Amino acid sequence: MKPDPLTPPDENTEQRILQAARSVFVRRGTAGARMQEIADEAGVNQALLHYYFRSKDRLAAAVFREAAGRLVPSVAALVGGEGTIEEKVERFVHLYIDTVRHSPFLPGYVVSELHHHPERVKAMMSEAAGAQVEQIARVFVQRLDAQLKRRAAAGTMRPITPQQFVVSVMGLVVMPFLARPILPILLEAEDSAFDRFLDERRADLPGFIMSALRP
Amino acid sequence: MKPDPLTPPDENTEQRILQAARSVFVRRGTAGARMQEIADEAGVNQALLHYYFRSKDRLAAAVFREAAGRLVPSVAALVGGEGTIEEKVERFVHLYIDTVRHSPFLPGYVVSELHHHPERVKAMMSEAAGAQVEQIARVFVQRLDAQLKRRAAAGTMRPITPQQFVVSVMGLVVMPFLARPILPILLEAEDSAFDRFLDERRADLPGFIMSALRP
DNA sequence: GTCTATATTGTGATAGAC
DNA sequence: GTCTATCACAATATAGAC
Repeated sequence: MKPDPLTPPDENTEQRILQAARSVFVRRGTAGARMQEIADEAGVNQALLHYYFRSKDRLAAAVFREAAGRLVPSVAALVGGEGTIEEKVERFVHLYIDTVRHSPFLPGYVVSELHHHPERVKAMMSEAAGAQVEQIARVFVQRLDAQLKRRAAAGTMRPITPQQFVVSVMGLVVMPFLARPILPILLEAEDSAFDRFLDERRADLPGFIMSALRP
Repeated sequence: MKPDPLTPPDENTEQRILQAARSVFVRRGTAGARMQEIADEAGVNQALLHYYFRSKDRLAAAVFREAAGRLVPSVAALVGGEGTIEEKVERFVHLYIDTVRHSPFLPGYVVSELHHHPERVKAMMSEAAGAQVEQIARVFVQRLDAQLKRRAAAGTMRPITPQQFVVSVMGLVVMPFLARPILPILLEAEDSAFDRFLDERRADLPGFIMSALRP
């Protein structure tokens, strides 16, 4: 057991840096972020950032990798478990809103990075961990497709491709977070308005989606 | 009539700079854009950028203002003219996809800027041209609300707030463009796949939305 | 209006003491 | 592992000739 340093002993340095990097990169974007600001927020020196992470680019990649992972993974729940489409849609909507609500700036950051650094997507998918992404996605689409086709054949659901389905559900769930900066224009700008908007959406969206799929 | 300069005479310098700035800012974002790259793309010197637009920040603001204006305005068609909700939804979906299709990177850029520079929204709304934005938005929401309430009372539509309605429609329409960098993971990555995806969506989305609103 | 040259500051990265 | 000091160059902005 080492003696406690002067800085709060709750975390080790590398984690503090990573945490600060998350905060700054999400707020400013990769291009707008400054290594100095990250160092300040981590309570360490700028040189330490290069000691732990070789360069700004590597630090940015690490942060983005983790953020993107936190946004998409819940998708597993959409097809992974058993259950009807109805159950999966409700599970996904609730899980997604409940999760992202605590990191409401994550979607804007991820979209921004996807837009300005699309090459990172290819890079991530070429890595060890991401090598299976294409495989996983293929299986995911196939299973969803089968489930949708079965329901369409039974006449209990209108036909839709799994791709259109996924994009629609994602758009419906993510849009409030992406539009947040301009939402006060629509909502009469009170402080708790966004929270109530999310509550309402969490409750209504599953029914909205399933209604859209009725034959 | 002045004599033709050496550079292509089709446009004046200020417009060439603005055009180049659009291209670079949309691609790199405000923080990632370089004045030199804009100058190169405009075929002029970097000093000219400061001659016409005082600073990088002012140039960026001009570009964003215009881009945001091009994205939202079609919304007028959603409530401006006469017609049922059905007609307005179809009109909006078609108009939006047809328009943005030719500038597919605009939504990603606008979302990115909204996220990293939310203060610009307030700045824009304080200007002469934007002074009425709040007023326009209020009328827009009120009219939509009245129309939705009428249909709900008549029992021909499920109840929904105008705010939820707008966010849902926007999310459904914009999502393909925002997700474009990762869409090849879902679509088997052919070159024309995105175009066909948009065609399909343009045709199906109005029905999808109206179905979702059935009682 | 447009250019070249330059001022000035910002910024990622490294060297080397402790 | 952590710090201070500093390098090297990138980037916005301006001065001033033409």
